[in-house]
Amino acid sequence: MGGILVELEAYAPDDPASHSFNGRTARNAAMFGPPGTLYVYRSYGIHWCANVVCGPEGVGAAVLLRAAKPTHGLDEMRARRGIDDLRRLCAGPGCLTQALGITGDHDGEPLDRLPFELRGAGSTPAAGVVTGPRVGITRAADLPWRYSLRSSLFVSRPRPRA
DNA sequence: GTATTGATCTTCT
DNA sequence: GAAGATCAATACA
Repeated sequence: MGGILVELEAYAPDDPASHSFNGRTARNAAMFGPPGTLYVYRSYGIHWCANVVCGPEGVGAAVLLRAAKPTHGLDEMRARRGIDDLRRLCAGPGCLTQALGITGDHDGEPLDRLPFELRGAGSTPAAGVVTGPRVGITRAADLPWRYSLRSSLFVSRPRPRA
């Protein structure tokens, strides 16, 4: 199963909102791995959230996967999520991981080999990307490090207007 | 349609 | 002992 990522958030090592801000711990160890590593953590004790390490190894920079447009394995994802609405299937970090079947077991796994496959969208126009404040954080909330496709109906939080 | 609240666990104070 | 990169159900306009 899979989809087109339509919403992301950036987290840097010198960013107070980032898990890597206070240094390496048992939980965020994967965040300091080589680029392309999957970093999975438990959120609010209930959900799993997936990140892709994107900085050099040992730095602690990653991108949070927030939402996607489902394209493959729809029935499988619907079964896992328990809902039919395509728009909400992957609308949010916790939803996305649940739909894709990502759990803490995948923490630290490389994304450049099976069972994962990560590809560039290729034709996505830069003009279609809109930035804004990140969601659900209290520190450094003013940084416009949330990136989403403007025209997509599949983004999570506030419905970006037009 | 928007606003509010419960569920539930890991980490840090 | 409190807070947190959340979701979904319930309450209200």
